[in-house]
Amino acid sequence: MALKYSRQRQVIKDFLMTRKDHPTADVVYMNVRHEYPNISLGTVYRNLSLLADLGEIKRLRVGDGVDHFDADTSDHYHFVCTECGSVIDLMSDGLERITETVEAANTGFDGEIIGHVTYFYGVCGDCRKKTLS
Amino acid sequence: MALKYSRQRQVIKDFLMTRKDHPTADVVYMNVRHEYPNISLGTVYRNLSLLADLGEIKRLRVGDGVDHFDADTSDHYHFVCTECGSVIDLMSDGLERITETVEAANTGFDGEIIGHVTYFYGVCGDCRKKTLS
DNA sequence: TCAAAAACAGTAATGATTACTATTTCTGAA
DNA sequence: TTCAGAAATAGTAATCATTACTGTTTTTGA
Repeated sequence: MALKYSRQRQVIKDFLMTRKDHPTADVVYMNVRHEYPNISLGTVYRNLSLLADLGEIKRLRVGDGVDHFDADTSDHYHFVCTECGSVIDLMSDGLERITETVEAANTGFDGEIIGHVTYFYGVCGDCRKKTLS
Repeated sequence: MALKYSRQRQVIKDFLMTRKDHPTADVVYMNVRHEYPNISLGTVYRNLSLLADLGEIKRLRVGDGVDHFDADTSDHYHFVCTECGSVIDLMSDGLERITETVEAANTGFDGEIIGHVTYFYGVCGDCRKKTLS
């Protein structure tokens, strides 16, 4: 009896699937409380980590010191706005060979490269517009 | 009178330049204390941040929740061992066009991509050897 | 030499995350 | 259906990296 059903975990995952903006644990907590008023913040953290370990969601670390979560587990990259901190999906493919490229170039490296983490940063469309005022 | 000389800052930078293993603030603190016994941890943090802002060193965020620092400011990538956490330089070039590739592929994206962060992960040579025992 | 700005040491505060504990909820077998 | 043990929870305390604060010391240009 390894994993048991829990209503809280279901609600957390359901909420995450409605969002495409990669919320943090705290944002998940705030929102899930609306329909599950006495859920605990610890429960949100535990289940987000569990879901990430199960591969049902992805944990994003984009350098702002806070973990973001993404229910879209397909291979894609993210853009982080340095002004407002928003995390946006990038559509680009053509980067799926990054790891292979590095492995080929590092013939002297004796470790085993399993994968890579990449995110892009800059100014998002909304913040660019605000700068013009 | 914007920036003043400080012995502590010099010692911190000198120490960092002797290392190629990307130490954390705490490791810098522990080592610098040997020759500067009553330096403060806050001073180490403040100066590492200042040096990073000045572009004299680089701050590395490799997803382990702790900032690492690198006195080598040349463009290069890093490998993080998932077993022991060590951070190792990768020699590979051929990746300097990552950002351009993404920009070209994201014609619909209205933000401005300034740069990217990439690090590789896997098992380092030392940890691979240990696994064989 | 000297005064203002900058930096410091030491300590307190912050903020995200994890750990702990007594209670509640699941679930498979009787 | 009942029930016991495992898993999960709510609530709270603890952890850990980092930043903020404050009175003192250093640096530096006039």
